[in-house]
Amino acid sequence: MNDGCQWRKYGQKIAKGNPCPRAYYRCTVAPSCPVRKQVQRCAEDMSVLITTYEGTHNHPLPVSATAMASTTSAAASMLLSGSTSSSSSSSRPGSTAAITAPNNLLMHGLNFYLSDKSKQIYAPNSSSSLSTSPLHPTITLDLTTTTAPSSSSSPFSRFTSNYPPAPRYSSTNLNFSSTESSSLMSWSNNGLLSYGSCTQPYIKNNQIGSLNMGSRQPADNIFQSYMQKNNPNPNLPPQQSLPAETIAAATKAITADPSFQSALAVALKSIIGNGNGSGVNNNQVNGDNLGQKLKWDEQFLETVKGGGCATSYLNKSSSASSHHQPGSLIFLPPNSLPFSTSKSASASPADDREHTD
DNA sequence: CGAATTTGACCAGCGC
DNA sequence: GCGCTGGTCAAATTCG
Repeated sequence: MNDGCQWRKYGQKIAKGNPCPRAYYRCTVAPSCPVRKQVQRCAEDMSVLITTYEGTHNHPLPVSATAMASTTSAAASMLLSGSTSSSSSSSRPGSTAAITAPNNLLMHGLNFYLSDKSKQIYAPNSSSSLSTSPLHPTITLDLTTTTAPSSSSSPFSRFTSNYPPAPRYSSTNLNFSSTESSSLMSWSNNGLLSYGSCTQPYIKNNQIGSLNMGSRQPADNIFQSYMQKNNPNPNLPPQQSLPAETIAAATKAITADPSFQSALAVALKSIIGNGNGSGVNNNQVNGDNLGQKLKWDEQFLETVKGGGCATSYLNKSSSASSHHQPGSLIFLPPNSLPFSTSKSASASPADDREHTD
């Protein structure tokens, strides 16, 4: 797959829980470029390629790679930015995480790439989360930070449900792709979330998506480009200076985009269907469903442990109404397939996807 | 023949 | 402390 960069394979390993070997690549565009990527097929669906990127290019990216990075970041932003249900939004300079999709988008779908060794999400007292609820699907990424990280030996920390109270930074790598057939999410063992699917590349008409957590600025730019491409309502003014509205608009765009929507829907359905999603459709974290949410939590943890791809639905207890668990990433299940931010207040696909703000 | 890939060995982190 | 696992190294092999 050509993602715009040059890669040199330096290793291959069979990961536990996945018969397919995981390949390790290094960026060779620049001799000292620290960027690496892992490519692995999904055990559940061999057609699924999961690519995970680590690090930041210390050299100018090729045009093609840059373009892809932009487009991926755009979708990512749309999916994840905005919601500040808890204590998010205090992204400090230098402590934000940018999901830059360096390059991998030509593969089989979208690739969300969050953070790297130099731009890490510090979430000691906050949470990074994705969530969707039946009524108000939300994707929350809490990137607040309380302490500066010391140079750490491990560039990535994991998303765990029991995030240690001790100050830690967390970073994530989202690999988010969706297609018509199957999809999956996975956390690699160093905290990289991969959400991938393939068989039929969802990418069409440049409608590639990528998450951009934390850093608003790139998101805004990307939003703009995305909106220019896909905004059904060209009359809308540029959203550049209004992050919140930008997010809302972007979310709107996503939810209004049938392609993206259906792709996501199928992807999530696939996940839910393959996993133990049966019966777990109450996403409200009002206490009643805490048990089930915990159940989800367990699945999530297992997935994290496994490190491979997982078809079981991933979920974590909501940081919004119950415990605020720093560093957690939340995918609330079923029902609400289209992601949206709490700010933009879009609704489920079946309902009013055009629900306005 | 040089570059890229393969693949077994080695190392570090983590859980028991 | 030991074993397991993931990630990296580097010699061997393959490819253009």
